[in-house]
Amino acid sequence: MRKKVKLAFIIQNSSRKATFNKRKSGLLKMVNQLSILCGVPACAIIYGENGSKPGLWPPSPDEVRQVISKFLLMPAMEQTKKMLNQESFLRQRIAKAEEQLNRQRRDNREREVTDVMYRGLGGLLEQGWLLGLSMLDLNDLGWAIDKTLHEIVLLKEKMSQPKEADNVRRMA
Amino acid sequence: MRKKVKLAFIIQNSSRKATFNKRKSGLLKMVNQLSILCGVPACAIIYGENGSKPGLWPPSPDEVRQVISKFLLMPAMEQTKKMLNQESFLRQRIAKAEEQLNRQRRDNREREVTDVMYRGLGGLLEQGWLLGLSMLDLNDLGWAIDKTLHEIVLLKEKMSQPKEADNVRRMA
DNA sequence: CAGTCTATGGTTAGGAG
DNA sequence: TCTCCTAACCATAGACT
Repeated sequence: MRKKVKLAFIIQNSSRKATFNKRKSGLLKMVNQLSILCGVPACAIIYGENGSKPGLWPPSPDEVRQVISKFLLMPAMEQTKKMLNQESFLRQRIAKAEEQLNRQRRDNREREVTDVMYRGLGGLLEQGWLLGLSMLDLNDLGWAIDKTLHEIVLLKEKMSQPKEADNVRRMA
Repeated sequence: MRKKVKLAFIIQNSSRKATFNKRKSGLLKMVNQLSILCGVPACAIIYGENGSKPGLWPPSPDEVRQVISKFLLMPAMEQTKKMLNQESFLRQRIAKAEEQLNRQRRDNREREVTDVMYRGLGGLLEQGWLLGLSMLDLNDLGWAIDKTLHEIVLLKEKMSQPKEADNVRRMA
């Protein structure tokens, strides 16, 4: 009676949407269960439904961000071992620069905070605003990430397909 | 015969690990299916097994990163609408600062690149190294994210529990 | 469409090797 | 510990409202 579900894009719009909703909720439920049963951090992000908010587990975006940052952080540790000396050296220089930038970033943030305080906008300082600030910073962070990723792609393309004559001349 | 699986942390180590492995693979499989059947972007990150690499879907970390950056990017758009004017204003100033920092960051990156090129390390420039560079930058990015998140937490704590006398005096 | 129902296929707990 | 097995449970495709 029930078909054996061919693993391929469901063409019929209505049944695809139905399947999507059913499976999405089922999936998030199972992530939930796995995380509880085994006590491990886990997250899932599922898009769909015309660019509206993605289905998430855990429900709170902030907790998702936590797992994400852990994920983004991890390979840094693991791969540092595998690096060639020259790359490692280069990496250190880059990291040092990033550190400077971070310091500057923090300074800016603190300047903003004291700025607002001194202007007497004390009312905003009750919890609500603090939460808001974290959200804003996190959003800016997300924006910065995407921008940087884009830059890397551009840089990569630029370097992997240089104008041949130019390239040969410089290499010589 | 089979128990009804109480939804709680499994205390017995061996069976927890067994359950973890089974459910992890099942879960990733289902993310796969959902993504194919409904043609939507999706990702899952599952930790466990003593800090080794997390279980992922899609299998390639880069594709995971793609979904993640999409996720991090999204709320920035949505929430800008909802913002109060003051917050929006503050956000613009912060964004501007971030832009400066990003510019400086890009400059540093390019300086590193040309530096290496001019030192004649041409051999590393063949694809392999370029890929490596992207990874490094992404890793630095992850590190920066975590650091920033940490800073935000510290800042938040610092402001929500100030020394009372100090606080009162400044507010007056 | 959005729910509800239910037979079925798929996932998995528990046990054995 | 891992893999294989199988009974049992659970998620869900399809039909109906």
